[in-house]
Amino acid sequence: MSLKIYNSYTRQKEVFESITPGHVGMYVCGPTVSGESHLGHARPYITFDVLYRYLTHKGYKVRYVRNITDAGHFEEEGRAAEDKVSKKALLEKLEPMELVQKYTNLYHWAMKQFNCIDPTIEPTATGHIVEQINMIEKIIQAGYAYEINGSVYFDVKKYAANYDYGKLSGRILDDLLETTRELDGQEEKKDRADFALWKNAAPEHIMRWNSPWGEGFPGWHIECSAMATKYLGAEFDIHGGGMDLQFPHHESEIAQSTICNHHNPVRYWMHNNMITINGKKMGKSYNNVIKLTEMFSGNHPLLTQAFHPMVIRFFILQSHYRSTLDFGSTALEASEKALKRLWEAYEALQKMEADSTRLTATDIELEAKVLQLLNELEEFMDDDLSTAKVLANMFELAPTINSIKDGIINVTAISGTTLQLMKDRFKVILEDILGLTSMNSQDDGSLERVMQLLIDIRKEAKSKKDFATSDKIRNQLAEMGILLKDEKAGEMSWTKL
RNA sequence: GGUCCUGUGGCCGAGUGGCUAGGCAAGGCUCUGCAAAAGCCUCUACAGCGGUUCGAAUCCGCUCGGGACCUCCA
Repeated sequence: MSLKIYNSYTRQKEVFESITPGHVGMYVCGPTVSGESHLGHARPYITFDVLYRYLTHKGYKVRYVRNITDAGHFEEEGRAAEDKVSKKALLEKLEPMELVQKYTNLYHWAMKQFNCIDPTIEPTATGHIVEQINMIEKIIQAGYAYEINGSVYFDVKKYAANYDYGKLSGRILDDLLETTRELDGQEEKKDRADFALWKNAAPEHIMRWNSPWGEGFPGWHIECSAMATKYLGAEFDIHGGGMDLQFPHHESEIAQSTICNHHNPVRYWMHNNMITINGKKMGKSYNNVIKLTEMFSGNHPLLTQAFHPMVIRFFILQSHYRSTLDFGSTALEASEKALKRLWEAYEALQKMEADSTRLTATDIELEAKVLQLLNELEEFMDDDLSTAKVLANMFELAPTINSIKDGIINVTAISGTTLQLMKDRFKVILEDILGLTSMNSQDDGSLERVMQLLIDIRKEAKSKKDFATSDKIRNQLAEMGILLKDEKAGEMSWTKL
């Protein structure tokens, strides 16, 4: 089976074939660490984490590069050179790098909460100023960039005359030139569609570097081109990011890299869609963001409660990455309940003994259904990461698992090999590929043993019809946030609320 | 204004022309000392109007809604 992914560049699903057999080079646009990450940011990182995990599962050795944008960009071109980082730094009276460090740490922490695997390389823009300057020089030498007043701009018109400018974002240069929008500082550029490679730094600008064109700082798009080129080469397999970056960021990236490396840089472009609130994109500009720390603490007017990072991860995986996903507290609550149910079924499954020598099934129909649902899991993953369908199948299997556990269905209904297969597949899909983990925070196992003791005492009390004692145990545990559940056959299990 | 996406049952969401996704909520039942959990069952929707087709949520057109990008944005 082969993986098919939707390529934004060609606008169709394509069979994925890596440039170098067995290896994949993947670049994902990382965060700008001038502020705290919000729910919207979580989506690409979780989406591409799943892709990374899946490629690895498929046997690829993946070089996964995800940058940290810590150099800051101008808010509007040409405006008093005040980038986002330095502006905030003044407000908070912090060194720019201090600020950057703070938000980088916070971002890393959030990624850990989400159980995202670290990229194999996480380069920073400030650590690659030299590479960026070199790249700009090459573009100037090639004749596709010009310097004015200590700034360097990319000549889009010239590029468009010789290359396929606008293909990724479906943009037509003439339309762009007609845009009526008036921006400050446009007069410096030869053409309004041109974009900055290097910006001259005004005196008050804190973050600044020496360059052949004087003191300044890099334009927004060049860092990704420079770092992707350095670590992945002139042509690499996958480039990911949010849909809102398609233009102008990724379009510019293609132009820069193409001129510099004489090669279309990316084989497969992948873009995740936005998370919305009441149908509107969550974003700084809309003033409707919910920060991740707020999600985890529940400390936000739109939230009815705190949400575990795994619930958010699960929530995101329940939709397809190319669809918008509308945030809502009730939707999150639904995800929380769903995840708990699925996870408990999964844990029950793992506790079952599978006799792999028992090859026969007494319920042929069920056996066939289970096998089909299991086999579809990887098919769905292969189909442009259809995680929603994967989860749907797992939910379809949950009643079978629970019924076997409760003795409603005899374990012999399905073959031992199928049960073992189900155990294996569930583990691989849920933990390895989807990256889900238990929501119960790890402890040293002492809680587990204490709970077992209480369960034993309660079983004893029940058998003696001492319901006062059995209810006391159950009720007081409930007050502590632990739910005790009686099961069929007199067994008991527990879960944290 | 330009380019593009989208409109699915109470809510969230999959849906590649024909085979009722799934989750949550709701109702009924079973199990049960009680409750919860679990299991079984019920709820068959695709904005509207035309068209193509033996057959359309799925393709085409129009209308009405929503959104994204064109400026920093995941």
